[in-house]
Amino acid sequence: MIIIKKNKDYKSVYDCNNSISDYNLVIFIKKNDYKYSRFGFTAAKKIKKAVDRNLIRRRLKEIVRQREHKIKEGYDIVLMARVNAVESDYRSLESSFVKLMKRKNLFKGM
RNA sequence: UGAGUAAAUUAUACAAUCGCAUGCCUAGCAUGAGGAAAGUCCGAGCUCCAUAGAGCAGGGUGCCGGGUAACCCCCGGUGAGGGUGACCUCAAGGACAGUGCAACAGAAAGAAACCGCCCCGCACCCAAGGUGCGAGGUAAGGAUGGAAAGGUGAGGUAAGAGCUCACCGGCAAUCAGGCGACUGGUUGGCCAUGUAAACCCCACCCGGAGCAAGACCAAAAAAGGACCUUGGAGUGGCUGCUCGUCACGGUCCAAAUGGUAGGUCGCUUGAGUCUGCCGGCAACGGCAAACCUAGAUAGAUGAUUGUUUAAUACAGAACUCGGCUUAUGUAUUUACUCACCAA
RNA sequence: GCGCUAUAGCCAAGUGGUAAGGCACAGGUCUGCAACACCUAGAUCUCCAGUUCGAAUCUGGAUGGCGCCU
Repeated sequence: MIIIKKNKDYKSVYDCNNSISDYNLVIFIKKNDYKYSRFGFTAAKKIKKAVDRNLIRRRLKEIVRQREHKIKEGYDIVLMARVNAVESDYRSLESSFVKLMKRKNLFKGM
């Protein structure tokens, strides 16, 4: 799994204006020129506690890791946690992610 | 049995699979967040600024003794306050060095006569006596206030008053005990409020910035002209001012007013942890032996399943330590106090 | 890592003794009805302790908000 590191890259993904959201998550998507997809995980300071931010980021990483082979190549994908994600458990985050990715048609063979 | 006081332990266990970070004898092993990692409220190490300097200003600490690298910390005492008690709390030097403040109320807020009380003189009323005016004495009583000039009781007096006496409180001298804060006794005179977390006085302490400190490697950028100045001035660093010191020549014109921002070190062996013995009431110290226990750089700990009564609260390392403060679940232990009951 | 700040809905003054003022809002007077003007009302001075006779003010702690260094 390749993780987006530069602030500039995050900015360029946000500026693409291609996003989709639900109660837990916002997903930003941009096509890149590589033969692989890159992922970014963010939890803003709006979520006050450091423990909660870390936990959500780790859960999102785990969700992506388990489905990495199913996702189409050539995209920059940023997962942003909303404030409501604090109260959500792993299962609901997982279902949110799957639902949103399906809607954007980013899974292989669908 | 009930109520309470003080202290201590415990903190996502164990197993399996997948995944992440670091290390290595490199392909599978080992290790992998906290008691507060937090707040940044104190104190240090470390780095750079001068080998960290002088004076003033400014800030901090403030009963005594001890501990410590150091401390607004800790331990043990003293005094004061609270609690029936176990025990708990306290920024606790100085108000005869000086200055200020004490609103409102009250006669008066530092030395006071408003009412009252008492005596004397004069006038009036029929007398005892009363009323009015004048001159004094008086801090016992009243009213105000947080505070009214030591408190309570007795004697004393025209009425009163430390005026006298007893006890208590305070002050001074002296003796004894204690390293000391202070405690106890004796004697004396009879005493001018509170506030210093108001200015201040006294004693002691304090240079500044902070790992985004700082060091190294690689890459990029740096070009010109004119005038002034030679030992004084200016700019910048050293919190403020004065000195001192270090670095840089300065001003104007023209051009530009942007880009890059990667790697290595600092970075974890340290006032370290743990066990035993010794010293000390204790904080803590000494000796011996064993151990190595996160080190990332967009930032590593998550997911699933099983077991047990349960796996839950507060909460996530970012240079490192010693404290303080604040947040917090469950279960348990020890010592002690009070009340009631029974023997 | 280092700082600043909190007073009514908003902007705010306040050097220990009754918490000024303006805007807004509400009620009243005025008017045929409004506006203007005038009068009135509205405060846990962010919270918890301490010092003091007395605290928005002084001291300690907590909470919220904002800023700076790359």
